Amino acid sequence: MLPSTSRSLPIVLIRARENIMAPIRKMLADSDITEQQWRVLRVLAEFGPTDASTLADRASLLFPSLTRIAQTMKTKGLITQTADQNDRRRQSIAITPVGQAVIDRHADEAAQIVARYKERLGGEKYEQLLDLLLLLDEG
Amino acid sequence: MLPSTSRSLPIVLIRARENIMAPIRKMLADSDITEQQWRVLRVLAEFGPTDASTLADRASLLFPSLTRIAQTMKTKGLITQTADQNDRRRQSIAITPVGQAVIDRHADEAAQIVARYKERLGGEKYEQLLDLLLLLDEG
DNA sequence: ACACTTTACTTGCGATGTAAAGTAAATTTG
DNA sequence: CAAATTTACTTTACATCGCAAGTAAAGTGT
Repeated sequence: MLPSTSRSLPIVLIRARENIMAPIRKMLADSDITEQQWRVLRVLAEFGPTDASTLADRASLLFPSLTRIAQTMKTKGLITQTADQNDRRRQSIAITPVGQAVIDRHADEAAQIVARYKERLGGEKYEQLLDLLLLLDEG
Repeated sequence: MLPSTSRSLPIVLIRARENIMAPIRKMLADSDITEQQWRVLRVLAEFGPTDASTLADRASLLFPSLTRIAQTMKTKGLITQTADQNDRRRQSIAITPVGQAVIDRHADEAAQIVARYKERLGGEKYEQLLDLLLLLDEG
């Protein structure tokens, strides 16, 4: 039998995500950045220049989405895209100083937003939650 | 400081959801139903006729999305929409036998898909995960 | 070399997400 | 009771999602 929608894992996952992202999206709107563009910047800032496939995977974006998002971000000057010398199919994507500035401008506030949830749950439960979610991402 | 993207709560939430929804979307494609339409049917089957606002809330859909989705579903004969007698702004939305048939046709398989994740985590951890996620949905 | 397959990425399409503006019915206010 | 406000829902606009099909470069086999 199907569980009540109030305890349906997919629905509860959506709600949780929506709650957390709402304030973050609001914050990013100040810089005209979408949450997906933010993820791309975060990954590039953390890992350095990355090829498109790996980037899509790390930013949890579908490939077609990344293609279009990257075009927009390139236009905005947030990233650069350069063809690999050895494999001309492959694109290396890197963050620009402008992109890094966006990260720097919002890093503190973003961290605070997440910290509020960490406090609400308590640090231990928060880590527990992360671990459980990561478990769902392994089969 | 920002956490590594691999332990970023929003990103991990997306990934978890994506993992769970992928097989469900695949299943629903057989009946030409999207995951959002499935949620609407689920809520209507559980709660009976519901006004649009409440329905959007329970199905975790934004209002504009629900408007469009309801139009599509009405055309498909999955739901009916009737104006409230006392308040003509308000729409009461109800599931049809055709819609109920979709639920019946996929209920078992949907339950099995979720059950796989329940087994993977263990029943206790699974409930724990639901509880933690629900905690995020209260501030 | 040549055809075949794989890989990396792009494009197209229909549906949804998100924000903002619009409409119409109900309620409140003066 | 007329004007202002609120509520319930619709429409619009732009970006993204998810799937499927397409393109081009690299690799593989013969």
